[in-house]
Parts: sequence; structure tokens; C-alpha cells
Amino acid sequence: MLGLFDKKTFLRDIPPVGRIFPLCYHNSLTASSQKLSARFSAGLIEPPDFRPIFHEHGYEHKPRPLVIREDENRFLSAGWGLIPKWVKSVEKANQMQNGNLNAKSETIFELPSFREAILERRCLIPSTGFYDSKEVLKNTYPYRVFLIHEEIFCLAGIWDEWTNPETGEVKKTYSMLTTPPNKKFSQIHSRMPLILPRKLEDVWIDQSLKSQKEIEPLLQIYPEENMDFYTIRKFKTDDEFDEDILKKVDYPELSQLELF
DNA sequence: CCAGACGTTGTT
DNA sequence: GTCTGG
DNA sequence: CCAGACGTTGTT
DNA sequence: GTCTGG
Repeated sequence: MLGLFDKKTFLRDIPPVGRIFPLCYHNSLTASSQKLSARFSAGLIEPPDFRPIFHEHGYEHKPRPLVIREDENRFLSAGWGLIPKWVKSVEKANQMQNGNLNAKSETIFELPSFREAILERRCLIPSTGFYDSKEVLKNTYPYRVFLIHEEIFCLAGIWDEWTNPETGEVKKTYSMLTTPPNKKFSQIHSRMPLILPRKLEDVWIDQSLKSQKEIEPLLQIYPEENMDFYTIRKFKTDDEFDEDILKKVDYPELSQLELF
């Protein structure tokens, strides 16, 4: 039974321990900087070389514009995946960044990585649609998800600043909050980004809110009525500026499966 | 006290 | 930085 | 992005 | 080489 024969059979027949499942980590921001400035009443966009992003992939950690409030709104350039300021090594920082693409809204006030940021450093993550994949029979089908009545909307984020102990470089990073899905979204995924109703955008980045009691009521599951989605082509690497990711693509076998 | 973790996802 | 486990 | 896997058999 | 998972 045991011995030479058969480690691999054993591993395959038992659910893999620690198997990791997909997170929410594909986004887009296809608006021009003029449009973004107008939408958020903020000048000079950061990063200064911003151009519309058709497919942003979280594990690339590329700086992109967020919106924060100081005296007035302003853009802040940060990379996806929050590195807490207390992380001591570059190696740990990289690991941590990969693990912190999302922050679960249900536990965000307790966890060491997030509890200070949720009280003090909330940000808007402007988006023109995010992407998520549905898994069916071991295949993945990517979807574009968007709001029917709002070309540009905001996902809830928190951010932090970390100093690289080797180079002294200061890095700004952020996490995207997640919630359970609404009924419609649960067709494709079990977790959903926290979409902020437009009326709550100002409140979210209001720095005078500093307690769990005030902030917790903002962590709501976005209602499905204003959301829609459709299937798109599979993701590729280096397709950040490839606008055909926006196009609807049908998967006949998926439509077949959905009949049952 | 010191060392090590600090996170996300879902349940074949 | 702060908490947990040994 | 990077790291790691990448296969076969039959069915309690 | 290419795909998947994190």
C-alpha cells in the first residue's frame, strides 16, 4: 500500500491541501485622463504617463491611478497588492503583495495587514469594468463585468506606503475590498469586488471618518440591478492595451452547459 | 521570552 | 507594529 | 508577473 | 514550449 507506489495517485485522489482558488484580480480603466479628471474633480493625473488600460492584471502590480481626498480630491499612483508598512524584507514584501490583492470586507477591521489602512487610508479604485472567470468542468471562462448606467465607477480600496529597506525607495500599494456576491454575480464567482454606489464615493474617502462604527455601514454588497456581464476572449500576458478584450465572445460549449 | 506570521479563495 | 505559538 | 507543472491506468 | 495558479 505505502512506499514507492504511489505518491502521485495519493495526491490526486485526495483534495489537494491548501489549494488556492481565484481571486478578484483583473480590472480595466479605459477612460482618457481628461475624462477621469472631470469625473473626479482632480487635476494632474498620477502616474503622469497614464493611458487607458484595457486589461490590468493584479500580479503585475503596475502603478495605476487611485483617488484619495486631502483638502480636495487627488490622484495617487499605486501598485495592486498592499504591502503593510511594517514588512521588513524585500522577499516578504513580494510574498505579501501577492497575497494582498484583495481584502475581505468581513475581516478587514481585525487583520494586522489592513486594520490601520481601513480606518485611515481608504481610496477609490476607478474602473470601467472588471473581469472575473467562471470555472466549469475545469475550464475557465472570462467575463467582463460593468455597470449599465455608469461608464466610470469605483471599487473600494485601501492603501499603504512601504519603504524598501535595501534601496530606500517608497512604494505605494493598495488592496481591493471584496464581498459575497449578489445573486446575479454568483453565477460566475463566489466573491465580488466591493463596488461603491456613486453617492458613497465621497463618504468613502472622507478622512474625518475614522472609526469602525462609521465605516462598517459602507461595506455593502452591491445590488445586481445595475450590473451586467458577458463572456470575452481568454486573457493573455501583455494585453494591457489590447482593446479587443472588451468584445463579447461566445463559448458554445458554455451555453450548452448552462441549459442544464 | 523569542520566532514567525501577518493574505486571498472554497470545500473534490 | 502586533499577535500567537512554543 | 513568476513558479511550477506538464502522465498513465481503472473505479471502492 | 505553454498553460495554470497564486
